[in-house]
Amino acid sequence: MNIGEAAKASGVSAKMIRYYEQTGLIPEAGRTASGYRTYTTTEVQMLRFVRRARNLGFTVDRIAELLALWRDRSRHSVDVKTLALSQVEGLRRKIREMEDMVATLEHLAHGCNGDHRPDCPILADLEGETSLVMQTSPTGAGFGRH
Amino acid sequence: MNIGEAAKASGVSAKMIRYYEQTGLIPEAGRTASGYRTYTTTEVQMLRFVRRARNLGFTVDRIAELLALWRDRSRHSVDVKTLALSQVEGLRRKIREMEDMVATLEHLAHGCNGDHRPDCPILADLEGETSLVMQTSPTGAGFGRH
DNA sequence: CTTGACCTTCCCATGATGGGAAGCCCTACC
DNA sequence: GGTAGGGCTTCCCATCATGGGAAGGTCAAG
Repeated sequence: MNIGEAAKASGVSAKMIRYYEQTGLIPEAGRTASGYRTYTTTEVQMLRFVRRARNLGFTVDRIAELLALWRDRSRHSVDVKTLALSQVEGLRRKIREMEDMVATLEHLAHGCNGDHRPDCPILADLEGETSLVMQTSPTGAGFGRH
Repeated sequence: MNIGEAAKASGVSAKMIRYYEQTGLIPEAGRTASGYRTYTTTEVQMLRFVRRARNLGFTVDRIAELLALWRDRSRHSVDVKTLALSQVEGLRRKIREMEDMVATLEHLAHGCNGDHRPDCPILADLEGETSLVMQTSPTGAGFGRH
């Protein structure tokens, strides 16, 4: 199977498959005589595994650990469970941060007339000496995936 | 005021102050004869504004819009409110995605013994033909601040 | 044997942030 | 006046996961 077909079958873009190989997340694929990468169904399965783990918010580093456990037939399921639950914790922490942001924004927006006049408590809060905006620790609940 | 003091007073690191200036988010600071950047209390106020908006999850691009409105004395408060509420929407979307992840992870973890044996429905789901893992659209609710 | 779709590698960009080097400047102290 | 230490300057590099695109080789169908 060529990389394009493997991409379609796994849901991982060809670009990312090469990247995962390059960074060592997945083993090097076989090559045809002319240099094309080839994929077996097992390798496609591994790629699907990676994609799903990404969809659960795991970082690539964490996925490397998951793959190691996946391959290890004498793994202890408690290790997998621990990874999953620590992922849950991380997600919960971010959710909480974002909920704080939402609460603050809604509170400020609620006090804003939202008309043609310039007066606005949102700007007033942002510019003022004191503010409702919390000091979020740098865990990164902000916007933007790239 | 030197950049270091401005950093302390605003909560924005000197590194980031230079970055914001370089990318045009904030105007170029004045300079002493020897090239040191100098900051007035007004400029520190602007930096604080930026930091707080970041803490509410706004991207730098959005903050540029907020700053423009802030400076515009004939702004319409509705424009500020709209920005705030669309930020709320974006945050809510991400929260929802992460909550889906949490739900899936908890469901899978719940079925996992978490003992010394290798059998684990979490791995089974990730590797299998079908899976509970949702196809998240690329809005980016995953982990990681960069 | 050409055409078009695929593959290869290589470089670049993203967004917000920090690390660190090389070198200049300023102040306090002796 | 000299020096030590801290602060400032610019410049380059790294992060993390992803995509864009160029230049060039390959393959299959017509």
